[in-house]
Amino acid sequence: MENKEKIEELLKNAGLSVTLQRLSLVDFILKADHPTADDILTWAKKNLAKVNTATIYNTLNCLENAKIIKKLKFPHTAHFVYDHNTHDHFHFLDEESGQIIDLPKEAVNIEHSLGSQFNINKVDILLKGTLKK
Amino acid sequence: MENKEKIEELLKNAGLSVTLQRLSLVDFILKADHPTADDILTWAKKNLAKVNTATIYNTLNCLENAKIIKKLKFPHTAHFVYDHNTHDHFHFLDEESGQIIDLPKEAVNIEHSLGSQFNINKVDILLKGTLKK
DNA sequence: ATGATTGCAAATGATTTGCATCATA
DNA sequence: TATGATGCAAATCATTTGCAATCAT
Repeated sequence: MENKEKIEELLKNAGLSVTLQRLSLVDFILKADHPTADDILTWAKKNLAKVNTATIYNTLNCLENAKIIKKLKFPHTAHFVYDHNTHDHFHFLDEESGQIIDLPKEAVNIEHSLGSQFNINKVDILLKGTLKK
Repeated sequence: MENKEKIEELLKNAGLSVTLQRLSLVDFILKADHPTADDILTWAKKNLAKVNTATIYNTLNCLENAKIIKKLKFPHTAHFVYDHNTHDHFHFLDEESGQIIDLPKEAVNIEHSLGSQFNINKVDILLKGTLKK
């Protein structure tokens, strides 16, 4: 774990106590690429001495409330995905590999011609396609 | 049920046999506004003489395979929503009422400045906000 | 020390399955 | 009549809960 201090910082700023489970989980999520709860569970059971399914879920919900991670759902799968990119951004789904790529907000421009009764607070965009090599 | 013939047509074209359950379900979905599986279940148990949970799910999956309805998932809820609008379109979520409104494709314009390695086949857009009265 | 966090087992809720029965084509 | 659809109960899967034990501050 390279950024232990940084993660401790994150947790403390959110008013959460620092535990081994939280350090490890956040570390994994920071390094992983949009893992699902199941990816996280699998990794945790393999790499942590003692972890319980319930603890993982509790911790994930806790981190989500603290806005350290984001819980996302995409249309193509029934499962939640956790994202450590807390900036406003969009996503690209590579339909071949299933990989999700973050797109900076600036890379996509959107305009609409909806009536003034539509008061828009947030835009979710998912582009789907393939990647040329 | 006003459009019995139309629904029979839909089913037959998809190679599905016409049953009372399917006629009723499709009729409800055509009239309903983005119902969830649970909305459909609740309605069915109340309005059809005999229906089973499993049958509803089987039928929904069946209709989805036949492309008569679409199964969608939105970020704000864990549940699937069924949509009978099979045209390509976008969605608006009224964050106050939870209501989902279809937006015609033409109402929203999107541009991106992604590299040419991104080969985009499909765009999912969800606008979230409130409706002024 | 005390309050928050964890582990455990059991509960929940949504959806799916296997199989016997029944209806549609 | 034969195939596919339905009903039923039980299974599965992901996630959550209650409670006692443990750890962080």
